[in-house]
Amino acid sequence: MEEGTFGSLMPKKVAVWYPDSCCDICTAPASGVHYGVVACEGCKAFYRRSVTQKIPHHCYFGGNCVVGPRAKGRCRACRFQSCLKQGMKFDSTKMGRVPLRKREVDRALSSFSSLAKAPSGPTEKLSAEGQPTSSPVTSPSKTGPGSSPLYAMPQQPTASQDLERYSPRVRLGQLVNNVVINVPTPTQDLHLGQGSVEEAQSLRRTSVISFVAKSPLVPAPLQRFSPRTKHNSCLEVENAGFETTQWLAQEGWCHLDKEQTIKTVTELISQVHGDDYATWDAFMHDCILEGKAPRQPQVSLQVCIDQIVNGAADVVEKHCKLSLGLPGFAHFSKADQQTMVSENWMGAWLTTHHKYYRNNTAYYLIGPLQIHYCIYWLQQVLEPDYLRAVLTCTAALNRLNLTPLEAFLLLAIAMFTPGSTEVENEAHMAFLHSHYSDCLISLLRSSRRATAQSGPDFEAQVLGALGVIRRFNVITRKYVRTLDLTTAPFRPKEGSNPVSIPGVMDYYDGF
Amino acid sequence: MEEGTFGSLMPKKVAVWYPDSCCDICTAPASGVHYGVVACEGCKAFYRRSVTQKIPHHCYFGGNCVVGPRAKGRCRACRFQSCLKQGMKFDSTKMGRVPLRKREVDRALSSFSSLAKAPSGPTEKLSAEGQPTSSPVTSPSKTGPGSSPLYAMPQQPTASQDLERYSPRVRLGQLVNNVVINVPTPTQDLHLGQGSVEEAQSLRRTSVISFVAKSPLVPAPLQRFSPRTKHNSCLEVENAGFETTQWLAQEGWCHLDKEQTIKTVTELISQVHGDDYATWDAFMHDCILEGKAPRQPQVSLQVCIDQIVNGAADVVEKHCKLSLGLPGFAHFSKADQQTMVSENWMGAWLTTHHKYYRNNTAYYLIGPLQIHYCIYWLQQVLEPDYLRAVLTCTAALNRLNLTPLEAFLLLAIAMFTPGSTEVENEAHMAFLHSHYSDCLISLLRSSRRATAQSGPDFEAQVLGALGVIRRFNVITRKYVRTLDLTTAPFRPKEGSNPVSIPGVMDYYDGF
DNA sequence: CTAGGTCATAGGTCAT
DNA sequence: ATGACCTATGACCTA
Ligand SMILES: [Zn+2]
Ligand SMILES: [Zn+2]
Ligand SMILES: [Zn+2]
Ligand SMILES: [Zn+2]
Repeated sequence: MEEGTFGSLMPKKVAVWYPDSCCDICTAPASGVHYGVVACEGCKAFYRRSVTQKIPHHCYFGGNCVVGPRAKGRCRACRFQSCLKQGMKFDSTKMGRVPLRKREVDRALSSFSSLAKAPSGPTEKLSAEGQPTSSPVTSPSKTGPGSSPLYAMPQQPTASQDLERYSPRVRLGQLVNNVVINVPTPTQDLHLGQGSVEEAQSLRRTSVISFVAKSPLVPAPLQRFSPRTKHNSCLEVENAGFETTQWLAQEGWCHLDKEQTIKTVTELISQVHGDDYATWDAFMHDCILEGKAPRQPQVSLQVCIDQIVNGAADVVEKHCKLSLGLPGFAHFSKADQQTMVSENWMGAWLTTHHKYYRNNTAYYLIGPLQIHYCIYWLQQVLEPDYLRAVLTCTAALNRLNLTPLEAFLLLAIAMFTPGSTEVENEAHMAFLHSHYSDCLISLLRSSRRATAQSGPDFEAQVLGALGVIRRFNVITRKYVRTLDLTTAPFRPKEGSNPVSIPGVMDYYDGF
Repeated sequence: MEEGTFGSLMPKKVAVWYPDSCCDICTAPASGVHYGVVACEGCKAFYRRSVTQKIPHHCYFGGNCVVGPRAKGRCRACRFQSCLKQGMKFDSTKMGRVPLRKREVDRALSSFSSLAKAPSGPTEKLSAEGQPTSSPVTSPSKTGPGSSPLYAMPQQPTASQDLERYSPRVRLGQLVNNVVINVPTPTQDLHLGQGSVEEAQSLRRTSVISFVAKSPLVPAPLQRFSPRTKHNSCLEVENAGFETTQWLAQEGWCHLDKEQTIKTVTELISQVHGDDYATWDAFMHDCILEGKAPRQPQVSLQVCIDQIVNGAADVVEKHCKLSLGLPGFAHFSKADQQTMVSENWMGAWLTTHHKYYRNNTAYYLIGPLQIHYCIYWLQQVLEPDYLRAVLTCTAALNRLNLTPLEAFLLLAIAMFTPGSTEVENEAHMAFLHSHYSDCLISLLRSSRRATAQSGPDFEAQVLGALGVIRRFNVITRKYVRTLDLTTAPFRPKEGSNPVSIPGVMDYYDGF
């Protein structure tokens, strides 16, 4: 009672906590042994609700989510699985009060477990305790005959019986706080949600237009591309008016040095994509090499769709920025620039993203939520054929193990391939095509000397990848244009007006 | 403000409301404690949206807009500022019911917060409490360096004046005899506590003004940064951050050593508050542990009131002394010093007195009569809501069992919290904030190692107490300002001219 | 001691 | 964009 001072005189503690022990499920401070497991109050209540109300959960992310102490955006399915894995038993009365509704619960459980137990022994560990583990898309009619509806919805059923129903429906903007960014950097702050990461996210929220409008353009070009000026300035008119032959003949007018171009492009990639690449690299490293399961917010399908659409805008934005910085690009007329940017953005997507498709799964993070589209989501969102195309093309590129610089030079070559796009200044396009080809070849020969992947054969493979990029670009753009993005999986719309992905057109026409 | 006015237009029955409480932000009927503040559904949702979506708000009217219950035409920026000012805090990890301890503090603070809000009414609702309302660079009347009275009182009531009117009176003459300022910074040319007594006293006669006048002024930061307002203009943010780091990087400019600071503050507390603490400790020990009934002089209620008012002067005086001795404080400009001292004295009161509230009674002794305000007197003098708030806040702090040193470091952190007070040299404030935070944390870790109250959780609790101090300070000062101190219990005056208690300004204005 | 229940508060929804 | 209403959560209570 001494306690030094008068600390013990204050009102007694209301709850008994065990600060030394932490929840076996979520690592929060435990409050005792519940249902046979050292658990916190939250997990205890969660387990009780899940069982008594027969709330079905489903994991959208492969079933290996981390169940941490952070309450928001925690995967409910994996939390419940963790409860079971740790050995929670609903009907096991260790101490304390005898469950009042034991009989009722027993009846429900027995009817269900007989159903669940029937197929096989070991695998149904997951389906113990009356917890449906099947895909939530399964209709309630699947429940066994002759018993009360095991999958009865606790609330009034709405039209959506699919996964939106079981995950909080979130609007795009509202979700930001739910983000559990799984950026594997271990330097996560333990305190408030105001971090530089979120700042960066908020920056990403700036629209494509304003971003590009504000961003300083190319470091080098003689002539700036200004999206605000609707009309051609004198300079631009003059440039556009050049005869193609004259153009090429102009000595030093557009003289490009290989070394300088390589240097510029390297810098450009770092500026435009550096952050993403760093984040994604680390993320992929953690997932694949460290075996860490990404922690993901529970989002509805609608949110995912929104994210994808907005992610496309992000791709376009970065593609614009990078193209504008390519040495020589500024010499195109404005119309040509517009055409080339808008007709190549899916090729740019493949260039930037292919490296992060491994093991049939994507390892990049999209949008302000930094959503990780694992294979589950990809299947939900994309048509099987298209998904197969994506996986095939990315795998083909991955076999080359291109560096980002090489990949972007390849993209430039694809962009500037004569005939691939209808532009005014075809001569300049041809010139750039050969220039960037020179750059790539000389890069391959200098940097990959005596490597396993080098030599004429390898160079041929790389140039073959050119075709992959171009075809992927053409096909995908044609495909995307027809999609109905309001429902998933995305399917071609019935004939009529194509969906407009915010981006290119806004970028050029927006004002 | 009549409640019945807007209360009548909503006869519709709503779910669960707390008709007695109104939103601390917009005075609409509240629906509970949200994010730590008694708030309505609207403000709750507004705050959540603002934080999670990082919606930038801009005030176009100077930042002092009235945030009323009417939704139309309400300034979003000022509404959000009000949310922050009332202490809303977004915890991205927690969900569910809020622990009772925190809840009761929130409720208590809110109740007399609204109390203080009511009578202030139409004139200046959101005066200079927290947020920068105007550019501090342009206030020549405040910092006029050439004028003979250094801190001439403004003749007309301005925002800067209302503080001085409601702060207790401190006469410099009384102060001089007691001052033993131990200026810690070696750059000071004052060594008041060191020389002979007479010498020191004669030096003290130079008064605080000259002391402050001599204190080195920091070179005004090139550009102020506002830590609160995050516009989406990345340029501004970048500049601000750069400016800050530049400032902080100034080598040797205001280099503070943690060990030295802790030592200095310890000494300072002992000098300023040592006698009081010894007396009060003994008194409390006798009363509580020995069971002795405190001897209580028989005084009239009027005497008690006078004692309390004068006691407040004592609080301010000691707060001044202590602040001036804090390492780093002298580097503020005089105007900043003045502002910070005058805007934090109730927080200082809580810091110094909380330990002596036990068992719903105060155990400190006030004034020359050493009056002990037992619960009876407290009830006589203070309004129930305010008393409850005092008891709740003191209890919250007492749970931490802070040592005086820890408590004063906490006070310093609260004082130096960027954005809490409008000062010119925000960079220095931020620097001191981090410095004193470092001091406190390292103190907690070294001295409380392996104690029951230690570890990250405890550190978080301590930092949480920061909010209690800050909010108690803000709200109480606002409340006290409206009181009619001529009769007991003290109640807010009816609209008329508020009581004038000259105080801090006198302290600086002196002779 | 804990099972089971309660309910205040978190975040999400959707008509306005 | 707003806010009345909704569900999920978990701290606390009672037996
Ligand atoms: Zn848990
Ligand atoms: Zn999961
Ligand atoms: Zn409100
Ligand atoms: Zn305003």
